[in-house]
Amino acid sequence: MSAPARRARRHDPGRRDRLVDTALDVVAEQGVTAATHRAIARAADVPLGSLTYHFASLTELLAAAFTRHVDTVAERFDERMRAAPDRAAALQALAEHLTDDLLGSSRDLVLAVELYVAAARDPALREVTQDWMSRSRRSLERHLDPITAREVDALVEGLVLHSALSTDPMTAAQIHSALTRLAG
Amino acid sequence: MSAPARRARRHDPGRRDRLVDTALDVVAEQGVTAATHRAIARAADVPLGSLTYHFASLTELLAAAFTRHVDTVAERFDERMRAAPDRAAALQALAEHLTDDLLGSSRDLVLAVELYVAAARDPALREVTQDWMSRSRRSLERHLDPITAREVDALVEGLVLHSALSTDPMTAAQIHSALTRLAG
DNA sequence: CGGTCATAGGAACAACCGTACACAACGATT
DNA sequence: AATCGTTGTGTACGGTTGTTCCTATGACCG
Repeated sequence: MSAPARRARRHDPGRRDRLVDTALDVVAEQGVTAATHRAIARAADVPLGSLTYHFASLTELLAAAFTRHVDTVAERFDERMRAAPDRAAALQALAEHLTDDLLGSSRDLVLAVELYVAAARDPALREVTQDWMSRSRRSLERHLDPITAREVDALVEGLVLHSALSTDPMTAAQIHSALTRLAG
Repeated sequence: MSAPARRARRHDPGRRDRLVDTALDVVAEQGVTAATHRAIARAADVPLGSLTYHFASLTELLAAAFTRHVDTVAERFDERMRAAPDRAAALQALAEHLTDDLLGSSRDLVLAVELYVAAARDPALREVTQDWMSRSRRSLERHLDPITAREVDALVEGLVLHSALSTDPMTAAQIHSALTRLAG
């Protein structure tokens, strides 16, 4: 009998960080309702007690995970907006951001919807969505007036949800056409 | 000691219907994650076993509830579209439908988002959202070309989600302006 | 009027959950 | 080397869940 995958991992610095990443993976792969202490612990290969040691509650862990995700996506998007020289280029970049980053990778699409789900239920997570929406709008306002930015933001949100729930998602061309029609 | 709310309700025809309505109430008031067998049974004042007798699973009950709700909202909306004489009137009616029926009544707004949530998690419920989206689009196509109808549909979905999660929702005027800008 | 069967009722079960907590093991500081 | 405080671990608890199952009831039909 060989030892069953001995885990001799006392002193694991950066475990907290790794737990946040693993939590995000579990949410992306199995949905936020399946993201339990035990599921995350299993995925990260750490004992159950480790989660409550590093995070006061499950909500706190999920909030940290979603915050990290929103940070990276928002930063990536703002980079695109900063790089765009004018309004037309910004719309083009937005369309690319949507098709590449959101609709292209099913992971980011799933995470976006799961965040909606989690936020609808948990007030603590609603802060994260608020932050996400305001950052997204601020990025758009680099090239659009505030009113248009808000409308575009809503349209984008609808496109994401639409893509997640519909069987035949819109094509990149259709998305670009819709955006220019609204804000072109 | 008075009898503790005696329940002498043997033979209760239409109970199945009443359960569907009650389930919808529970979802609207406490969210879909709180819509458990026990919560619905308590709200309908029926024993727990009655739920599994009338519905093979909780999902089946929720699907019936959401289907009923979608039916009434879709019918109400199509009525508005049928009544509109031209495209401009249709957009106006759509804006009114949004502000009155969806954003005005918090109940319908909550139910819409809860349906998104439930559908994101449960494939069986995704059929209901598909049905909802296709009916909504068909109503729009009474006055809009298919492409525009689809874009408007996505925008509407985004506006709903936006209103549900944001702290300062858009006004009726802003909504109407966004719609005419996209489809006017 | 008696039998039958769909409906009503309530208790029980097994699975799972978040969290608490007591204890073990280590690093750093004396 | 002894101590102390931080970090890691495993188990247990109390509660909730969906679902099953057995029994009781009463409306309908012959």
